[in-house]
Amino acid sequence: MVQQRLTERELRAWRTSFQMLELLRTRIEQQLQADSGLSNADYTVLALLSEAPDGRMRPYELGQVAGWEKSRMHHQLTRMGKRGLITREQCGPRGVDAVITAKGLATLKKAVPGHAQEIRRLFIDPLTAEELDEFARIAGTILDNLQADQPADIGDA
Amino acid sequence: MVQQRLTERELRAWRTSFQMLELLRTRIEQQLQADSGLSNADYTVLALLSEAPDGRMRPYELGQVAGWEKSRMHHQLTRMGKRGLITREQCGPRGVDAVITAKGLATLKKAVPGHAQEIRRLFIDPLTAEELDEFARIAGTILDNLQADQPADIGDA
DNA sequence: CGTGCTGAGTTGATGTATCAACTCAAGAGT
DNA sequence: ACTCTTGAGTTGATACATCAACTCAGCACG
Repeated sequence: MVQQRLTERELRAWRTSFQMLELLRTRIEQQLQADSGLSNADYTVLALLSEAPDGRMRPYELGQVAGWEKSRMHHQLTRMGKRGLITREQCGPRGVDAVITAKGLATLKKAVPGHAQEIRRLFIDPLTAEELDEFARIAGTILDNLQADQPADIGDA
Repeated sequence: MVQQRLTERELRAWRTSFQMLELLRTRIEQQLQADSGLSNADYTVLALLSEAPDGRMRPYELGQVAGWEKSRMHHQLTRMGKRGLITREQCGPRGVDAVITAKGLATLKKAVPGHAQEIRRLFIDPLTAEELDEFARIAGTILDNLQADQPADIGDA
């Protein structure tokens, strides 16, 4: 045994949580890929754009909401642009907007039901309503703590 | 708003949990990379090998414990082999063992304290003991459900 | 015997994530 | 006016993840 700083209980809590996340993420992504050809990253961007006024947002704004660093967002937008899911449009002197295309919106709309169903099946249904709320509450505590910690690249607007 | 199948409460629970786990994963990995040059994947393999008798395991066994598919494990072992963290040794007619090297063990031992400290700082300390237990319990419920669902590639031995 | 199946392992292609380094416009302060 | 800094955006290198397709020993069954 190499771990000396975490108790058995803490280590198990961490490993269980970590493995759960990894597996859940993988499953969600597989369903999404298989049914609609979208990755989790694609879906996140499309969902955020579809919720924005006029279906357009600045890349750095997207990055802040999604919690991504700028180069990740840039590469992602480039790949999505090649597939016709979004376009980049000039907006102002040195401003660029990421804009969801009709194809992007159609792809998203087609993907939503299956995605929601998979989230329900894998994440929501196995829990009681109380457990779900409790889990989300604790996750929120950890998330707040993380975001308050070292914003690294993604400063708050 | 595009989501029609999940309630507002469910959607928020999902997004909070997902983003928290992603951010936590990223932070843990950054600390690990910066302090010891290891990725989460490297650390997982080294930790599992270090806990195995003689520091050796079959790749498919590693894959089962870690919950990885075989090609992911293969590529990972190849990369780690190039860096001298592990070696592959013939064992039996068609059997290969992944074996942790002295360098791999030393790297792991050097990485453990900082890694444990970061897990404590970001995941354990912000919660009460009761919250941590509750979180781990619920994560376990979801994980069990996932593993019972569609084992896909990683069948049980 | 031989035909076909299974499962560990391998390979290459493609997509995704991260880091460092860079450009360049806009503002700040002198 | 001039330099300095900041921050959005871009780029390329590298590492990591996923999928499909393949090899090949061992085994089952007929």
